[in-house]
Amino acid sequence: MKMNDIKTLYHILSAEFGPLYDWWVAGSPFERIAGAILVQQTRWENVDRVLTELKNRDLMSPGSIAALPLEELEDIVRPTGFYRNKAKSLKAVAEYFTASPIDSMSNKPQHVLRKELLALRGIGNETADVILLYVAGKPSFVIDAYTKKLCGCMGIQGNYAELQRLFEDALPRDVPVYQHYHALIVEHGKRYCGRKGCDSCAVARLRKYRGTPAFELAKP
DNA sequence: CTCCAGGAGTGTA
DNA sequence: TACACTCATGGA
Repeated sequence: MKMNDIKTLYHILSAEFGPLYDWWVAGSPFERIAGAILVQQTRWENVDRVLTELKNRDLMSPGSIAALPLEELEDIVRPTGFYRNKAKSLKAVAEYFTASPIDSMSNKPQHVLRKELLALRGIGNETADVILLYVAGKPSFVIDAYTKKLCGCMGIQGNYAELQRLFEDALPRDVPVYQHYHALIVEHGKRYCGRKGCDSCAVARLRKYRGTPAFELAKP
């Protein structure tokens, strides 16, 4: 049963990595949004430099980025790779949040907000869900590369929407739970999903639990 | 030198 | 719908 595997994996990862409170430190909501875009297909260490540089130049706000010439933004964003794409994306997102403030996201229905985010340049499924979950506080489970890899190890295949529905069906519809699980998957992935293969991958441990009743998740 | 990281957009069948 | 290709820097 796929749903049992999803639940069991959460407990296995929880036991190994702990609660991971505030694993994503950011100085402001917009800093998280910027980080969500810059981290695409890149290591976080590179993103951190750019975020620091933006703050040093006092540019960490939608208005500042929107007003910044594209060429200057490209120059700042360069260390994260794909700098032409990311500069354009960051600018589009900054313009969007200049027109409709970040705080106003909580007033919109989740599916409406998701659609608006997806319409922006450089925001696909994953980045939209990251912003929904970590900035807007909406219960939208994030499916990233590590999650897909992990699902593959468990023999679960499917496109983005299918995997997302699987996780959301298996878990209580709760923002902290979604954030925690995503954080656990990332921490596990950085450790075990590297080029060395998945010898000590959590899925190897998961197999021992198969056939036993699923863990019951604590009510939030 | 080679490989690839917490993706997304575009073009093709 | 489902892939292949492209974008690019920095670290191991």
